[in-house]
Amino acid sequence: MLNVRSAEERPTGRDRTPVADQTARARIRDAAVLRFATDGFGASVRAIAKDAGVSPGLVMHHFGSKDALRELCDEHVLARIRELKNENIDHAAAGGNFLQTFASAEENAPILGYVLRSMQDGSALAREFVDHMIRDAVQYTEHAVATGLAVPSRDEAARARYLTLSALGALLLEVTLDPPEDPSDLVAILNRFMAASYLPLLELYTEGFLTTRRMLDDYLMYVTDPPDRTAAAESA
Amino acid sequence: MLNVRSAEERPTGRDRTPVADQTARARIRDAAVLRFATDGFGASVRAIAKDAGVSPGLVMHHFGSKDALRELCDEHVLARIRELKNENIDHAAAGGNFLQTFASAEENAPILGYVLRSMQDGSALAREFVDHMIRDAVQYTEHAVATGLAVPSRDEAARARYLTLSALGALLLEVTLDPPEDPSDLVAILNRFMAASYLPLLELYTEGFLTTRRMLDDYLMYVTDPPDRTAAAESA
DNA sequence: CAACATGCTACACACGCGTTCAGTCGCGAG
DNA sequence: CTCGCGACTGAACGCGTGTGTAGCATGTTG
Repeated sequence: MLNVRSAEERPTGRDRTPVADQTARARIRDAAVLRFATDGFGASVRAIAKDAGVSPGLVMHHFGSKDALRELCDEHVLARIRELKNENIDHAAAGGNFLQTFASAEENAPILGYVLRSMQDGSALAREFVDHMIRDAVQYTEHAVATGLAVPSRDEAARARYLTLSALGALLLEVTLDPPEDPSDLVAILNRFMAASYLPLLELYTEGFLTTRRMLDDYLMYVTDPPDRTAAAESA
Repeated sequence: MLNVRSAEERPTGRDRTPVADQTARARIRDAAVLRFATDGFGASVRAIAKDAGVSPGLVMHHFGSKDALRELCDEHVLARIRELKNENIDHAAAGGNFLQTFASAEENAPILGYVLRSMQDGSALAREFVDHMIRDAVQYTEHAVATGLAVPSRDEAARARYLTLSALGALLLEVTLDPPEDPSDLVAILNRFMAASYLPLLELYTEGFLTTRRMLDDYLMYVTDPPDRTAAAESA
């Protein structure tokens, strides 16, 4: 898919190599994904062009505008994610640890970094990605409940959503507060985060946190029969 | 470190119009906090000046630079948070729902928005705020364990950190993916998020998620006696 | 060989940014 | 009253940005 080996920059025109046009586009696109992942979406077209070894004008020539370039990057990243997912669908089905599987390969670090930047940014890509993760989580938890591996919930959809948001959110916050200089460090950071969080996560998932059902029962009582409407609706 | 009440220093001057000098500074500062919360830290000095009803030059005259203005905003927000915390220390001690208590007042929406923007940005303020929340969580959980309200953890610090990161991260992700147009909507969004997440959170905290201890035991076994060192240390 | 097509570059333009500066206004002091 | 001083303004500067455009170099074609 991407020009790993022989495709260096060719400053002036192409000779043989009928894919010259294609590779230039792809080179710029990959450089943009990496730059966006590294510096955020404020990265300049000039920096991307420099990384790709071309002039800024060529970027416009191929993509029309920076926004169009970013949209294409979004599509590319999303397609790559789907690809990786299909490849590792057996692994991912194990426990929803799709992130870990596709972050374990260092070559995917730019993709992961791009997705995280999108989450910081709140773009459509991020929404789509998170929605996708939530839909997957619904399937996983349903399956886990059916096989007796997980306790049932009063609202499976809400639980799947919460579990996904909290897991992704914790990772996002961690990476944001302690960002890697090099996207390839992302893998290391993610591993460090997993190492620090996996025990409390497993504890929480298997042993819970509270010893008493009082808070939960109180809340359930409150939901089915709110004691005071005005207090709940005063600022809505 | 921080000017608690309304009386700041008066660098030069006369005491007629006792608040004229002061109000200008404060008005710009408050406008900056609000703008930063609304538009992020890319907001222009011109926009802030316009909101405050002054010229851009005056902003520089008072604060020296945009970065200095932001640092002062950070200090102001942090001081305000400490204030609110001391006011509601009894409420906050209930269950760590400090966020809810100080987000319930609509007047604090800019403060909350500013903190969330800082988290997106990963600034020092965000780090300090999160660290503070984690330290509080350690105290709360310790107290909860001591009174038998919470189950003990094999690593209290790691659990407190994970619980805090997941809660704040979920909120951050929610707000980022579905940002409010008006910071005052933040309260509504936070309430909506709480409404959607509180049930699964309580379920998870009291009933857990997994029915079997196998994953936890496997992990504990793995930690104390790693089956394969190379796989774990290959990319560290 | 001459004409054309095209991947690509160098340059330029308009814009918004943070920041600077000369100058005005209002007011207390001598 | 005059003076000085500090808050304050409006215009400008320098810079970096995204984005057009003219032109160069090269491969292809009649």
